[in-house]
Amino acid sequence: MRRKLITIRDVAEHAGVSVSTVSHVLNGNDHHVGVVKRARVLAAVDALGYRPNAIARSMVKRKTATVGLVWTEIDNPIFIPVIAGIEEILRPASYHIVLASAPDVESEIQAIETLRSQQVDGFIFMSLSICYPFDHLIRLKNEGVPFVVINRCLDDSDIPLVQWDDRGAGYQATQHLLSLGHTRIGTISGPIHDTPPRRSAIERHRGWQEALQEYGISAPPEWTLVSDYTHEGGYKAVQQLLSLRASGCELPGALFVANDVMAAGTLKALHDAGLQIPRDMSVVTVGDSPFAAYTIPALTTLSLPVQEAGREAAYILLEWLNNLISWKSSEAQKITLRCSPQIRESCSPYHT
Amino acid sequence: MRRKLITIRDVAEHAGVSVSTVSHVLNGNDHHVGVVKRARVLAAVDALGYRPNAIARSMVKRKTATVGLVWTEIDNPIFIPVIAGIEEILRPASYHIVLASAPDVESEIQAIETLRSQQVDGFIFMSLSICYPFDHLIRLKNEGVPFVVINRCLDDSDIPLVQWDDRGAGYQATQHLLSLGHTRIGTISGPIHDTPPRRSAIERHRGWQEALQEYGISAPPEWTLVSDYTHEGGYKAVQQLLSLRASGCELPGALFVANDVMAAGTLKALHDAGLQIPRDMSVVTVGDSPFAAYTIPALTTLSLPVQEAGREAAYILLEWLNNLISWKSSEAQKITLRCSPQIRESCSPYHT
DNA sequence: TTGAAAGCGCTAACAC
DNA sequence: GTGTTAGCGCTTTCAA
Repeated sequence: MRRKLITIRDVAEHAGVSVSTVSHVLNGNDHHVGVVKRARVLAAVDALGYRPNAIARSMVKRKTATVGLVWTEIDNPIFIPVIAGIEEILRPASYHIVLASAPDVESEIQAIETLRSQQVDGFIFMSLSICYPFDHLIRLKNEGVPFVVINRCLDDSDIPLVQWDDRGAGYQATQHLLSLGHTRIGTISGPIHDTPPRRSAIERHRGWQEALQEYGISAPPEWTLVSDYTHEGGYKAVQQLLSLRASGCELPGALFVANDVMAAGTLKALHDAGLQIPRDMSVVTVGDSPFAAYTIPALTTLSLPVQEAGREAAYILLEWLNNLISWKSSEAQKITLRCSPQIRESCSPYHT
Repeated sequence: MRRKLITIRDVAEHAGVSVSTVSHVLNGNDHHVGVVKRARVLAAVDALGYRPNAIARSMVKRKTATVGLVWTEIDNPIFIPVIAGIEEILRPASYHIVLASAPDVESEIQAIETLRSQQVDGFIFMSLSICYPFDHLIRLKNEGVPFVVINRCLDDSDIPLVQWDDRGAGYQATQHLLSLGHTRIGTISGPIHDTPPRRSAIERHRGWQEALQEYGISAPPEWTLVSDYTHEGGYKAVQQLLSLRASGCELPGALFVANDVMAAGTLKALHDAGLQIPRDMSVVTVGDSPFAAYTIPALTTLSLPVQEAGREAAYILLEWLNNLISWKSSEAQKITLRCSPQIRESCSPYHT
């Protein structure tokens, strides 16, 4: 339905003033405007139900007060708190969020292109730490477009990045096991061999390795199961692990599972196989999704500062948009947020 | 960084043609344009790296190819698949999504106002079936703005609505229990007494009631626990239920839990109390979140057509935007999507 | 087949 | 203080 728009000119006419006066009043430049006319303008705005056209304004100001949010893996619930964090910062600053999901680099490039033609003022890219090629981001940078990236590997390129400390998470988780006296510690890792690689999976795995190494402990290769971050993957990995028994191999007494979703699958598989957790197997993981406190047993885990990552990213971008920082300024910020341990029920001290 | 924009005029100049010719070529109205000039324009576009300014285009076309997505309860992961469904339809049609979270009616009204000034072409509202007042939606309708609502109570107002069949879900879930021979069936309901009310909680509860009634079975009031859709709520409700034992009351042999999140809490509480599921208590629920197949035991549940709801809503809105339907057309579509049962492990036949 | 020019609704010089 | 006016980058009559 094509409704007739009420324009600033209508308001001006109705108030018996000029458009620029209306504009001044509406934009708070009213130190130059007389009280009488000011009131008349406001009254007219009210009477007419005038709604300023942000498009027209963007047109002349060459700013849209909009940031593009490009995410890979739209189906991952972890992005909900990230978005919440972003909104928390961006909304009070009157910025809007335009969403674009981009399952791969091709569509990401496409999305950027479209959002740029939409004149967004900046971007936030978020992914599950997938190591996509990022030439297009470098190009974007060189064109002076403000953006920040959440959770993705960017090598040592000078691009602002917010991520959480995956290596530390793996390390702390494993160390927790070690501190309980465990020495036979296996792992169900995330997709560490994927192409493109997943930084988080690789880093968490490395954290596990480093912790073991530091304690002078080694684990046989059969105790490393490579999986895929899914419930089912966790479940199957355990089945595979347990099949070691048949071949006479010893089982680990504890497991570092690279994320909480797999850990839920792990718990299930262990239970289905008749094992008791943590009596027969301690399980520690990374990621503290809401369900993690309600699995059986409740998961001991490292919680990821997900919402905080959203906030930080938004905050950095905002500084950009307010011209407080820019690509010119010394170097891009890299923020690595620490994970914090949640001790619950899935680990017990080592016992013979 | 203020970069010089490349405009259509630059392209025209570079190609030695007029702006209108460039415009024609770019918009596919090139049946009137000579082959030579056409090629020259395209070459110039390429050479200059010209990116049409969508804002300027919106300005004159008075359309933005953007829809506003307003959601209450931004923190609910269920919206991820809804968004995925919406994107699935809207993206191929070249529509963008602008996000606005609005935790209450006030901010919803505010969000609408802002998005309208941004000239979005239409809206999708989604909520967890909360019965907010909706005068502002009626007003929006009367102004001819296209929109559709997901999962919210709108009484019999003539507004297009997509929802899932909550009553049927409660009914089917309970019926499953009945068909297994259960007669002592309690329920942990969602927030049925909230203000504003939650339609889904009320409807699912009613479904439970209707099923019992139909089978001529009644449940004592102590077997109805009112909770809040959270893990913790489910957990505490069970504790309360079990405290009945102390007062010498009989326990139900089966439980209809109104959502899967509470059901996870339920399972946990039952387990912590030393009960075996489903041997000591059958549990059936609604909502088939990814974790539901990996609880211990796996949840028998009714899965909600969440992504489909997103698709349907987007589809209806798209018809609006394409002028295939409008507020003028006979009446608004109401779509109620059926839920489908997932039989897993948490229910067993009745036994004495 | 092509081009000139009039806006779309608004802001911001710049006059007065 | 207030008003006039020239654009912002684009589409679209309307003439040529």
